[in-house]
Amino acid sequence: MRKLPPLNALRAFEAAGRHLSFSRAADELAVTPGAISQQMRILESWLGTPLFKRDPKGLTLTEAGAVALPHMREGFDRLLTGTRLMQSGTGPSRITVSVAPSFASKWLVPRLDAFQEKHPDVDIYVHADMDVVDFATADVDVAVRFGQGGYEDLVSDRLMSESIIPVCAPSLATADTPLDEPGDLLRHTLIHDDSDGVPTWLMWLRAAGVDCEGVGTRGPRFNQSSLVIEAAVAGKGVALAKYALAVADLEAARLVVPFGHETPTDFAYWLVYPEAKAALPEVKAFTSWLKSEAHPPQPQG
Amino acid sequence: MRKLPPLNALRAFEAAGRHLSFSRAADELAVTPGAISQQMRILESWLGTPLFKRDPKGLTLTEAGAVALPHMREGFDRLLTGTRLMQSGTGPSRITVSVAPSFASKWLVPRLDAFQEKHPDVDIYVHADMDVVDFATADVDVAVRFGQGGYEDLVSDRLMSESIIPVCAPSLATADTPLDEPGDLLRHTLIHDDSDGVPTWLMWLRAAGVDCEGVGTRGPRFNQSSLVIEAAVAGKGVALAKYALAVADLEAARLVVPFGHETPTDFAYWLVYPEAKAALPEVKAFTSWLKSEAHPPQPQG
DNA sequence: GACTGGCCATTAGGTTTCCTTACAAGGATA
DNA sequence: TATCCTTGTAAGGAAACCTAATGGCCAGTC
Repeated sequence: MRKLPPLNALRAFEAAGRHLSFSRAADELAVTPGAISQQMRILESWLGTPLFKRDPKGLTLTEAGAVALPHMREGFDRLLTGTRLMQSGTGPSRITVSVAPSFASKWLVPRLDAFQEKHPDVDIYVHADMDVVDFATADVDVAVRFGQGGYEDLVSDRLMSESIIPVCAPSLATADTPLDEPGDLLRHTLIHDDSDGVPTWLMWLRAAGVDCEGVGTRGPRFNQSSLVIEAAVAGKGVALAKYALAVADLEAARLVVPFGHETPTDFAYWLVYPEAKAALPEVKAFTSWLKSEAHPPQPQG
Repeated sequence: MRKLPPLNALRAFEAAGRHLSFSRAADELAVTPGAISQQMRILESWLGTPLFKRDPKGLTLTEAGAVALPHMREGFDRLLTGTRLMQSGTGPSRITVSVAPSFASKWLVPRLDAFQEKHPDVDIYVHADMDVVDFATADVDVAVRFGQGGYEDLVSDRLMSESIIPVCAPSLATADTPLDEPGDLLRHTLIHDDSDGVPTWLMWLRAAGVDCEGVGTRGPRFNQSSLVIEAAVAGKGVALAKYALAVADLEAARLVVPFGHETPTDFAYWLVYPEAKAALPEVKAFTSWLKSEAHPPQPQG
């Protein structure tokens, strides 16, 4: 027979195992830690096996618990999807998207209007965070990740490649300080991007054959690509920008490419989401829209 | 937030939707129909959407219910798998296998000893039924199906092909009534197999160029291949047998092939099971053993 | 056409489950 | 050592859940 333990106990286990903490699980489920403790005692005695090792240092899963946890997660994920499917049609639906702040401000947000227009019934929550979201713990439906692919246990679609290109404000180059060749960079302020996937100016200059001893590291530094681009727009110097993030400012002529070409990178933008979410209509709508934005069917000249 | 309706209500919905009957769902969950009715009312009001159409003729799912049901099934399946994983190690485990009766008696059961020897901790329940088992309703872990593949929503592995061959008891051919060529069949009793995937004697005789007007349909008929083979073993006549089912009796010299060759069929034996079951150690053990039995690594001469 | 059986809906009432409160014990940190 | 944080336990109360009983509806059947 389909014999399941008390379902609330399973849900408590899933939360406790995920957080490795009864207290945080209790928070998530809006009950007291004692309730979780009792549920775990019930579940463990129902099973006849301990699920947690209560070390003084903290909670760890036993082998039985560790093996089962992913299946519980997956199971509750499916139930959640089923529930949301039942609800769709009754009121507006919502989708939570996790992206890096730079990608949000420079790529996603400027396009969201188009999505809203196409799907007025779907609300988008943009969850912009520097940390890579963990689908197991966060309440996120889909994410865009910048990296080299290979995301386990997730559906992943390659959205677009990224390449690197020097950019600056149109007004930056003057008769006194031109920007006609890489060597001219030595007489300009360089803006540095410390985020992942961007080569340093030092590397770029060396590859361009410019002797930059003691010069290539000077200038303002940012840990977010969007700040780098905005600094460049503001005329603060020349930046090595991610093309996909800078393209809007380039098209609007707020930025220009003084010389050089795009340098391709190994990194790309990936659209990822858990398998269990794939069936939600709002996820379908968003992902297909996102892919069509990333691969425009008719590239404009 | 991960907001789920009362879990027992979801489980009741899953059962009621699967059976399309509150009463049968109540049976399955060992409660009264009234309890199911209440749970459904609670769930529907929680969602704000009806899930069933209560027609006088019977229960049907609304669109919302129909769309969500498979996800609920899948979800509870995963929870069940997780639960069984937690339990493994505590006491013997069990696996339920659904097969056709003929396959059970002529192929699977004779080999089960070997499995038991290899995995003494796993009990096998053989569920032999002429009807194709529905994983959605039956409590079955894996099944072997005879057909042409294309089983939806299931993991399916091709076990082995099937071919057809004439067989009879070694003593059947005598000096008076020899069995040296197809034409000799006209002076023998023909045993007919009405089960799927077996050509009729009429078709076989015609293909062999034997004029069999009014002869090809005489003789005993069985709806199960194992009965056909046993009738042949008992010397009741010549049968068109499924090779995979007859091979043991051929090797034991209880049957012989008077003439002719195997005729390949479009049908094969497929090992199928729901994705959610794939992680269970007993399922892994059984499926890999079954595959190794079906494709012997070192065919013996 | 009334009878019967099967099905679902509804209500009231009781039982079980579940949660909270409160306290205890055990590190970790300062 | 004192405080904070954790988990574990017990007792009481709240909430969820189930049963039992009843009624309506339809489909057979006599």
